[in-house]
Amino acid sequence: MSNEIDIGIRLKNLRTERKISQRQLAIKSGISNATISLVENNKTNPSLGLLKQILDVIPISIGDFFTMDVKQENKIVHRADELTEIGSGLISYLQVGNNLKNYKLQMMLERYQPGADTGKSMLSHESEESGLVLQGRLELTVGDEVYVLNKGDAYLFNSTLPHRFRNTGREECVLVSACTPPSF
Amino acid sequence: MSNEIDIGIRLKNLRTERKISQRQLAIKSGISNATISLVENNKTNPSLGLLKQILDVIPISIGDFFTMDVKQENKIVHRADELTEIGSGLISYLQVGNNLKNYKLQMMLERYQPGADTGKSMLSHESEESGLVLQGRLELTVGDEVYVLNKGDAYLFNSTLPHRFRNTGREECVLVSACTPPSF
DNA sequence: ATTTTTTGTTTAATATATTTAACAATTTAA
DNA sequence: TTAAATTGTTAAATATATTAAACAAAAAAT
Repeated sequence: MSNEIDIGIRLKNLRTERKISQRQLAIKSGISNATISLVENNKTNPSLGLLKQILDVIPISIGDFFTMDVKQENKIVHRADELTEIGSGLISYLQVGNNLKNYKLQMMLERYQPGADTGKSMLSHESEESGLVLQGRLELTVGDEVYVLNKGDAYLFNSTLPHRFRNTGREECVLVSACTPPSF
Repeated sequence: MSNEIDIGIRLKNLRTERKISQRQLAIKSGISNATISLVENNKTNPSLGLLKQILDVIPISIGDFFTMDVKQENKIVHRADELTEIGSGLISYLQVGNNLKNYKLQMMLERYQPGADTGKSMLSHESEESGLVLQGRLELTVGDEVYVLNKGDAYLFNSTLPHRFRNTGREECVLVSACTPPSF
């Protein structure tokens, strides 16, 4: 279903800039409007031929489509259901905003299912990060120190230190985190 | 089936440059070797997610993949079954070589089924072209002149003149043609 | 106000991509 | 020279993308 390519936003931007509706684009490209809706919402994994058919009426090449800059994020308030999922598996990272290229701050709502683990050899990135636990139990390892955080507890450290998160509890662990600059 | 994107060659070049087999690439990317074979031969219309999975192990971005230059054609002898089909419908154009960007000469084996027609309003392109009929009957229109060519007959004209080819006979018409510079 | 269009989304039906498994051809091992 | 492994391709089975049709919400028209 949802792959990691933000093709939906790219297409939607191109289309709305041109002020045409999904249906108009559908007719011109010979593709159903349903498909265009699915593509724009990243609810399908379109084939290249399909994408090319659409982009041909914009017109823009596939290469340019993927190398072009995504329109600067200018939304200020992001509703609960508009956060961007960038996690997978047992870990959910709901990020505030889609495209953080021009931001220095990355804010996320993180959910760790019981047993979830960010991995043994945490690679260190050039950032600072902080978080505050809202629910459940979180085990944080930084360097050789191991901490256990419960509801209300918070952390703050320099991400160049090797680190790792684990949910060692039995219920889902929820926290809000921040990172600067964005790490991924 | 066959779309107009030459993604097969691009992928095959990348893979063979790295000296890995289809199966090795398949395992690394988590995709079946059959699919990689189909993609390389343009016998499928892959989804973006699939393509990304493959390119991630190269690694190369989708944007770069489509904007990169296709490796210069360096093959000298092209076997009969290696010619590139660039025609469709009732007309088959088997071109010598895949990527002619750096060549001035385009050589083709053309086959016109009975009734085949290149179209009424032939657009003129800045080339010279010549051909020699091997089999069947070919009607050639250049400007207002109409010619009928049979086996052994040949033509040569400047493509800026509006022109058109038709097979007015009952059997397949086969010819070898040349064009400089390549017209498409 | 109340139709009538137009908008974007969703579900079941259909078309097609992708996989699994087999194949023949070539290379490597012994 | 034969056996074993590796190559790329293909056909049938399966998974998934795409479409057609219906839907509700918003905008335009009367």
